[in-house]
Amino acid sequence: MATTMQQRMLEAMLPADLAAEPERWQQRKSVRTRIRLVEAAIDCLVEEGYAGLSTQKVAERTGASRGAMHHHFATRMDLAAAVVEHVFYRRMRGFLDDYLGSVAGARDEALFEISTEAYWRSVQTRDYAAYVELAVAARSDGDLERVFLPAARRFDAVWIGEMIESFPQWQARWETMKLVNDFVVTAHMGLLLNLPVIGERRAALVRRLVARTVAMLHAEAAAGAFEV
Amino acid sequence: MATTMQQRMLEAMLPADLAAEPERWQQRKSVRTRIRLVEAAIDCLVEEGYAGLSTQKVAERTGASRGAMHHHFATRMDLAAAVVEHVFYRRMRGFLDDYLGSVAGARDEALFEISTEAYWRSVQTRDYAAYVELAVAARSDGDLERVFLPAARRFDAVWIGEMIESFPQWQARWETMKLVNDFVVTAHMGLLLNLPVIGERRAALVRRLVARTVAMLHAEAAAGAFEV
DNA sequence: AAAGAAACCGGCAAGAGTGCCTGTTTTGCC
DNA sequence: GGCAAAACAGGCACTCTTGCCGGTTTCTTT
Repeated sequence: MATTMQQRMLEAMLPADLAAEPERWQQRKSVRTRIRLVEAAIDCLVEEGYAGLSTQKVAERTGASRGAMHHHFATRMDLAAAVVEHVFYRRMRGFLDDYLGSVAGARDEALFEISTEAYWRSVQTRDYAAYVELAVAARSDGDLERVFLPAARRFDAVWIGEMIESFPQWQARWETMKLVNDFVVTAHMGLLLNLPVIGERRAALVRRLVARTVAMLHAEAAAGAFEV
Repeated sequence: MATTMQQRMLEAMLPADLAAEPERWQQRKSVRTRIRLVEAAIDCLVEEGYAGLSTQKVAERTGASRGAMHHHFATRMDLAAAVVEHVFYRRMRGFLDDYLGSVAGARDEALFEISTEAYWRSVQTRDYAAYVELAVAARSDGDLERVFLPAARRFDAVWIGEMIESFPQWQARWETMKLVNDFVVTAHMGLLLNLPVIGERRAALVRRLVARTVAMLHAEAAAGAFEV
């Protein structure tokens, strides 16, 4: 059941690259180098920002030639688009791996707290750093935005949809669940970006406040589930 | 009293450019073009991101020559540093202007809500967009980070310090005040960046939740002021 | 095995950006 | 009026990146 959920969510976010595992060796090799290129691109993105994501550096990093790079991704934006797909997929996979491990056998009441902590961990990953870079770059780059926003909305839709599907017993509290989710997502993104300024200590206090707010909403929803 | 606070805060964040108003016409003209260049640079930053902040485009935008540009800012990073200073100053000024206008004659209980709303407005400005761009770019650009972080910390220190200075009657609740401040700052930054994905409606719900949390903390602190 | 396709290589021209440098104009001081 | 200094103009050389293209190697198919 849990694995089914994971499978469904991952499949919904699967990049076109990884859709079909081909049997021909040539194509398989092609897929492998494509993935290597995208991985290197993510490294570039994290280390040097969206501006540093150049086809040249990515090719150099993987040891591939510029020709091979251009064969797989004709333009820089093609590469960026592939990176967007992969980053969302990897974020989903990373979170699910961590979350499903820590949630095993937890009580209903602890669920929100466990989820929140898992989410905070996910925010501190390399994949999330890449995601932030893309999200911000998309604000001032129309071409990137046209690739990024649909992917982000799909991620959101899969996330919310699966959340609803997975907890049918909370039907009356779905709106609250969605709100809690949005709240945690936004608060943690802001927290990550402000971390260098406010420092670990204050960040931990804010994180505790976020957890308290989530708990408060959860308690409220549990009490008033039939009044809404 | 209120104007004194405003003056103190602004003075503490005043860029070196604007420190002294010179009487010589030549220097005054120099300051004016410097400011014009920085303003154009902020436009670049907002419209095209940190990567699009080039000395060339900025010079072109103001009608100045590349020589003039180079005279005022020898390197791109010199320009970026000036932009950092100005952006923080402008953010401070913009918020104070708005806030001091809306807070006039408000009751203590309404203060947090008014502040929160003023802060959300400030987050939606052009200056804040520039700030976000710098904050994210500083994550992957060491040179920029060395300019940005100290300025950000100074902004934070001035903010917190003045908050404490302005509300001596809340001495026992200072820690809570600081927490509330950090919470509002982080939550709203995350909210802004997630706005394109979650949309206005959900963002408004999150915003209401933030306000509720702030109110809750305020009520708590008011009740247990002497227990802490 | 031979043709065709797919993956891969590396060079070319064009464009943008940077830092530096030499002049030219405008202003300030005596 | 004249000299020094500051503000401003624009050229030069260099680097980096992009997109494209002709050629080569490595499968795949028949």
